[in-house]
Amino acid sequence: MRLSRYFLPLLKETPSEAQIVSHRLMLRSGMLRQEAAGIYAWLPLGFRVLQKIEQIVREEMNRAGAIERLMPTLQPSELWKETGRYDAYGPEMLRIKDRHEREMLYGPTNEDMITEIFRAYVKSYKALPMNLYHVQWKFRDEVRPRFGVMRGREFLMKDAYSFDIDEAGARRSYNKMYVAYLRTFSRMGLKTIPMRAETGPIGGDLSHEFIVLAETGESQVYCHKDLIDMPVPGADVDFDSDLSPVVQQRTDLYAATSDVHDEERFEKEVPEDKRVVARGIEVGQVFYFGTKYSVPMKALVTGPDGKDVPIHGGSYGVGVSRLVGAIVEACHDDAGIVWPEPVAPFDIALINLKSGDAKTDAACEDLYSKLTKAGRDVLYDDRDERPGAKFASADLIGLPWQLVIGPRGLEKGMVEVKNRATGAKEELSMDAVLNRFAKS
RNA sequence: CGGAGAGUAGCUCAGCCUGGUAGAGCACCACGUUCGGGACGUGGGGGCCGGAGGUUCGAAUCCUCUCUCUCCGACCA
Repeated sequence: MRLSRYFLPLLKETPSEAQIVSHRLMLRSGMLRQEAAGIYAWLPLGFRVLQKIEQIVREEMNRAGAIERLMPTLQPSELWKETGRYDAYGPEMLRIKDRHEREMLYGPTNEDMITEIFRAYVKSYKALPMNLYHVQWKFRDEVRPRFGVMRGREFLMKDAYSFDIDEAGARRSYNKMYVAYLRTFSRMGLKTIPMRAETGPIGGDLSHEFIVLAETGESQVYCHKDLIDMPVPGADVDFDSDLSPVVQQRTDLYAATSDVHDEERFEKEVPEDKRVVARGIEVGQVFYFGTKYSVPMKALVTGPDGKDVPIHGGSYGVGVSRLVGAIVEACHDDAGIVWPEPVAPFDIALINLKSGDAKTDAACEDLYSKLTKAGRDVLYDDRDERPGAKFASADLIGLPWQLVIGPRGLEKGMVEVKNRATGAKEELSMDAVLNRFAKS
């Protein structure tokens, strides 16, 4: 993509409404525009990141055996009345009337609807276990939206729902999602720690929040230090095997959010030099809620003994749009964002230091087309700007690699290659650059 | 929902106290000079001063109401 033809409104100054660093950087790098409190338009650069994150989530869900489909954003109120949640949810739920005065709502979550779909079609224990997910916009009318996309009212969430014949099966499903989440966040360059958590309005008695440690995190968290760098299962993990050792290795160590924190236990179970008290951002949560929805909604399957039993359910959320903010929060420096490669909006920033100079332009065009053909997403800064401005923009946008081409280097036939994360620079020939960056 | 603050150009803000032709920097357009870490000159475009009432000869400025946004707290993926 040529920067001169792209839609990338970079800001030199910080918009005054942005208080935390991720929000500031997302606005400055032209990823995002606020349209109302907690409601954002995703500009091209931000949308690319959002889609990359969504795709990683999708791949890991599929790997764990979950099945994607899509439910609507608007839901009829009847379902929610059936589970009693229409009254329980409160003003956080956006309620709407259609032209026929029918009560509708913009879904804050989808347990009720998925249970309705499930019960309409699935009648036998033989279809279980089943896990259905989608990635869809949600709306929760927060009293106080803040922190940019980390606490918007409208947000993109991946929500999965598992169905099992009994509690033992449900716990196996829970463990699958637990492991899938470890992998998902790790692939995005994040270190997450699963922590015991309250179950909230979703209900249930077993829940973990996946927390990214960050100074600007919303909640106070307490955990054992060894959890931070615990290795994550590889892509070859067998989701049909018994995953409980992976889960237990973590649940054996103390980790809790402030809601369920027990200071006495913390001090008793964790040696003083291993105690971590920090702030954290929640990027995902897993719940087991048993028969909370299947009983009132009569989501029954026939068991091997011919008797109908309510299914045991779980739900599993990942804040896709929140993750964009969380990643920026975790990955930035004074100059701007430092994207982890898997979620970077482009792979490479190609910087033309002297746009308008025939030789420099030709060298840039040549490299740009070759890298693009080699499967790389290149953002080519061909603007008529001074070098300083281009370097500053590149650092702000934070693509993993910067290829710098100017008259001085070209005399020697060299390209400067800079790693955004480490700041390391080296001079390579054109061929060496192609070898290095052509996608295998 | 309690407390605090802010709405003036795309962005950051001055002007308001003490009423009298709407400003600066950045950004944008044109021309020229520049060009290896956010250049400079000249000229130009862009605003119902959040909205509605009121006071006044006259309101961005004073008064009343309202809407929106932000921050702290309580609540939440």
